[in-house]
Amino acid sequence: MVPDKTLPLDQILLGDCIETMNRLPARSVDLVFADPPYNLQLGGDLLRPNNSRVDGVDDEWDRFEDFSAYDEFTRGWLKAARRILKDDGALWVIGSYHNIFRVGAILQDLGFWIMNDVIWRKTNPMPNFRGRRFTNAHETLIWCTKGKDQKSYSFNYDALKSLNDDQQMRSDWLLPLCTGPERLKDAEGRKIHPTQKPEALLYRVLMATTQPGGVVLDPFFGSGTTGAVARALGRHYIGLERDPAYAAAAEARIAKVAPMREPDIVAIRSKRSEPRVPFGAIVERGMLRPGEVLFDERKRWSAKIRADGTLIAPSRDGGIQGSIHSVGAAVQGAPACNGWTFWHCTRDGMALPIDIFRQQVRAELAAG
Amino acid sequence: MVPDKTLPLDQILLGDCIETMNRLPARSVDLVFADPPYNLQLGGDLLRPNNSRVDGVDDEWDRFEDFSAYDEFTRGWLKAARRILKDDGALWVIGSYHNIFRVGAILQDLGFWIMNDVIWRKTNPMPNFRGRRFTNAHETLIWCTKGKDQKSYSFNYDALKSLNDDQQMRSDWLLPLCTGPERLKDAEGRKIHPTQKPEALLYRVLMATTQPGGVVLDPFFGSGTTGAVARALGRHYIGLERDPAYAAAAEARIAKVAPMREPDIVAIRSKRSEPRVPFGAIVERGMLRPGEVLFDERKRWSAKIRADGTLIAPSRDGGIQGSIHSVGAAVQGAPACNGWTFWHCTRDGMALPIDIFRQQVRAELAAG
DNA sequence: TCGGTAAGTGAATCTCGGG
DNA sequence: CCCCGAGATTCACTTACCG
Repeated sequence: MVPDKTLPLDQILLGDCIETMNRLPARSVDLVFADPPYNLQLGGDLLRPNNSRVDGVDDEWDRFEDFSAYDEFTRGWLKAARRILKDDGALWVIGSYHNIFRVGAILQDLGFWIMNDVIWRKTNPMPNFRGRRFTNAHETLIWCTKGKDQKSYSFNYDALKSLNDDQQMRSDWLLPLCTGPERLKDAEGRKIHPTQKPEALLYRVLMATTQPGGVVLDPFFGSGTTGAVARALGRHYIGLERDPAYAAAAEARIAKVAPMREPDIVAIRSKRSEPRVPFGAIVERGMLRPGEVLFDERKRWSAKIRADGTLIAPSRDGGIQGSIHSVGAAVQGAPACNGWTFWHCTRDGMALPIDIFRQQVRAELAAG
Repeated sequence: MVPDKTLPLDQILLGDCIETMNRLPARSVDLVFADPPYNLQLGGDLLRPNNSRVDGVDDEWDRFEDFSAYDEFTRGWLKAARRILKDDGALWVIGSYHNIFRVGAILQDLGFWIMNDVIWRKTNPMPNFRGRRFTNAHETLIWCTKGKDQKSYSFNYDALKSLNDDQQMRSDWLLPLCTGPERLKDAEGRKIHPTQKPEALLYRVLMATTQPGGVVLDPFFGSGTTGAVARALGRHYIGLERDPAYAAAAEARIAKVAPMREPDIVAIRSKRSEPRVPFGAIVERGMLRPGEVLFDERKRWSAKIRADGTLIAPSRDGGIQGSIHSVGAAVQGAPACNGWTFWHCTRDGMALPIDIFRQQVRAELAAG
């Protein structure tokens, strides 16, 4: 996929996102991923039971006069995004119940055609401290194309199926919040952006609905998660951001990202394997990385991990590809193999079966 | 909870739901649960408010016409529902991405205040046969009250927490589709209603946001799941249905439901609904004596009981006086404190929270 | 260095009745 | 209407600190 070379590829453009989009050529980008302000409308302070204060999102950029002001803002950026999208392009928006219904209705009014709504289920959401509602444990994403009759949009069905251990990817995704080392912090240890999204979320979005070399535009770039994952996956990004401090942090972050090698990224077909915890989830979460090499316990065979959660083992005729189970069987010349116990990785100089990661994920699933 | 006896309780009313609602008294029902027609794109099912049929056309102009007709229909039934709701009542709607964004936006425009959106995750969704989208594995429910300033809505927090293994109920609910013996079928074994909702879903909705004896109205009654669960749980239902065949099937279904016994229904009383016991009553009864000294659990602070049921804690400028709560907060320098659980006394050499005396008094009150 | 405990934190529309 | 004050309320995970 070859992008329009006149586009400001792999750059962050400072300024108002609508004005900036209006200066870009029409029908030029493959995907828009947008994480707009949610219009949370928070009241006063909220205290935890231990009397500590919740650091709510009270930034100026999330304050709107009323619903109609928010609608006008939404229609504005969606129209601009629609103009720059290729006809076979797609758009994702993420939001919460505060804003997502308005965004979804306006999308439809503008002619976008919803393909799926996708639920990001959080493994570790903030509880409801006063016990007056359900724990708000998810956010909603909308995936849409430019119109009902648009049939040629990108959807890497097989890659996502591979990522999900050879079962169709569902519309509900279980992923942790962005915390720990992935969370950008300043010199004093304070979070740089209040709503930084996890890379695993963008990983799945870009794997599903873009091709290598495609162009992804993010009109609310913030801490630059879209750019970081795009670079890692060999996609081009265009980041629009109003706040120079966010833009600077995002630029520094993206510069540190090592792009994966192309053969690790290309999605392939794979055969059936056991369901339950998908091996793709292990890769997505960064417990194992694309390009990392796995061995059997006695190091007789090896295979490399690819971004879609499949393995590739060297062989005379170009390489054996497939799930952890099918590749394990093929290298041994065996009829079957449990890849979870067969394949090992190296951690701290020790060989560990990859099943330990499945156990970790299972613990999370049980908890969630 | 005693309902308005002039209401047509535990009945199914045939006819247009908007007209029927408009004949019911204002501010009379506790909950509206609505499973409206999902959309136009599937064709056929949708009637305009004037009962004319919407033609299934698919060019752009007509698609917008469809959305606006759907919006008009939605505004119509939501306005009627709003009128009959008590001020402290609530409304639930269930939908999919075809319609839920429009419904949610209109809800907000009419002044409803969203408490949560809740995701019904299906354990056994229909797969996406053509492999062009994610498996559509969830539906969305919206729970809202009549307005932003409405604080006294029903939410049985403790009951839901119990249902969830003593953890706060989250906004994502994993429940199977309605299949097997629960699914209503005709003599030839064909399902009677295309979108019969599982009883487990309504069980959770009614457990969460209604009280025993309360009135639940369902404007799109269909196969009568709302009525069946309401009857089982000791709630009253009012079912509105246009189609006499659905109404007949629902009536027969509900007649077979055995109501649970009252003691099995009444949830554990929440702490908020327990009778208030002033600390002075503990002193009056001699359970704690004036002059006795109380400590916090780790014995960092102390305070002495006075005859009027206030405490006094030593401090540089003469002593902090006030209620058990205000003195507890003051000694810690905290904004608030629950004195009942903060302060302890010594009995048989053991530190006991003073809340045990309040529990004793409450037990006496309940017995007497 | 290691293990155990304590503290911190995340897109949050977060109390309620009486005077 | 507002103001006051009683008193109810948290899950999963990371980091810091201490012995």
